[in-house]
Amino acid sequence: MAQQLRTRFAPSPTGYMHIGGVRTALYSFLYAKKKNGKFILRIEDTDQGRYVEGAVEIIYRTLRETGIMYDEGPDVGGDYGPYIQSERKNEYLHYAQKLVESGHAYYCFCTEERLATLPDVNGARRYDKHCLNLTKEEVALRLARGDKYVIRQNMPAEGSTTYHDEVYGDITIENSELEDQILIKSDGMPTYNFANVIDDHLMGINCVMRGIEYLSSTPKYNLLYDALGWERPIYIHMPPIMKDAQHKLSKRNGDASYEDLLKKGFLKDAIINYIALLGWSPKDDSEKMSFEELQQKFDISGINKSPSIFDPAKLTWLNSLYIKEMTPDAFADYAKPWIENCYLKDFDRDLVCKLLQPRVETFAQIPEMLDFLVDYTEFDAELYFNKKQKTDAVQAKEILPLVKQAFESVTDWDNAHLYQALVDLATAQGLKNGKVLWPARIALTGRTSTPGGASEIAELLGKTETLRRLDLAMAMLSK
RNA sequence: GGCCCCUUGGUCAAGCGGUUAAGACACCACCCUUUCACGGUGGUAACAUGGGUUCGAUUCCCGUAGGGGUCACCA
Repeated sequence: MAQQLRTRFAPSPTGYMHIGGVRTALYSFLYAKKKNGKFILRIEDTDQGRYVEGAVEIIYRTLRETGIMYDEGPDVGGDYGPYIQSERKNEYLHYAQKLVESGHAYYCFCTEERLATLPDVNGARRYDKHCLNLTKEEVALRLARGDKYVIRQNMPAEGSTTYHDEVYGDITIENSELEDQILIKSDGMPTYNFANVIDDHLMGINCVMRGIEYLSSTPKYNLLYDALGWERPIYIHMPPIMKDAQHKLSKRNGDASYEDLLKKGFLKDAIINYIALLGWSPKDDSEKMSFEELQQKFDISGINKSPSIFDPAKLTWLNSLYIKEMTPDAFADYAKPWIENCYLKDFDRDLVCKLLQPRVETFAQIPEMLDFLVDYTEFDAELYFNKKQKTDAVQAKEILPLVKQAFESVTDWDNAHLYQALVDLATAQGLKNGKVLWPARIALTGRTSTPGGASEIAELLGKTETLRRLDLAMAMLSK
């Protein structure tokens, strides 16, 4: 009977959700669900100096709203709590002392000043095991005296450590490369390196998924597992998400956080779908996948080894797909803040949304798509030129008065009637539809690209404004 | 710099010794069309490099180059 798979996501509360973090959480969640296991959330806040107000809530909220729901965690409980590292402080020292007793760790009283005198090899200083030589009595004496101390891991001087990573294969590191890292800091708190191992074991985590930056420090953790007589977990390291070939996605530029993507008008489902695809691919080549499909199709064998560059264009494409399948109400609701910015008091919101929904790729495009509604000023007559419709300013000047007449005689001011009026005009004149429709739309908007055709725009503008703009447009042409 | 990892089109990404080297995004062309968008069809475009191993290497091994990571009382 195989034991139940338990994965975890262990972010430190930084105040925002990094996209890479969301992906790590997503994969950990998906893998656990796939194997009928549990997904645990643990907050890693051992660095007291980095406390950020409200940061923990951001983590809870993001995970909840994306559907990456954890079975155990600080705000949902579980049998292995507490799930906040700073609340587990008492656990760590005990295990560190155990390691000291077995010779796998030792007390170190070295001052910052002494550490600074250690040889600097290309910017890196390596601890020299100086305090390893202290006698038991000396240590006891200094401890009793209240000297500041840290506890360091005693790395083997020789040999090598190998482990298997599910993505990268066997990784071997020479023990001589491993530094005697600090386990317990002088403030009594454990370092991440130590807390992480203790917590994972105590919480029954048997599968660790995390970023590749931990690939080469994992042997240190394994040595800890071994020294404590604990079973090592399965490791799954993941490649980074890059901004470009040489830079990781960073919190600067607002291109790394989940919240920023939301602000840029991307839907959560599109974001999740997209990042699932960054570094992983399903066997069947699916691109657009619902959260349920993701759970069905996820498999660690599909995880890629090489870094992937975040491509806003592809996210945008996926986003447009998700927007198209929203209900009109949901769309209107979601688009509201962006439409609000356009001061559209006078225009029919439902109609605006109807025109927008099939064309919008990200909500942030809305203000620009609608600016013709409030910004109608002098525009270049060149806009009337269209190669395919064979239209230009001269031709527009002739047809526009007729367009106005046609509009004036329309009884019901809606798209169907307006369109019919324009088509009838074209027919009467023996012209192709485009010859009427193109100049009409240009005259009404002063834009070559609009969220709708001439009659749709006219319907939206209303009769008064439509006729007013037509007059203005004709006046511009007469100049 | 030491150590670890990575390297298929502009991007994501299949491939796991023999393929006309998939697919998606982007781009271009055409069709559809009331502009735009959608949709449809087609197209441009890739195995970093040098050696091996092999009847045969994108695929396995070694080197080189390029890139990333790591070497904290940060996580």
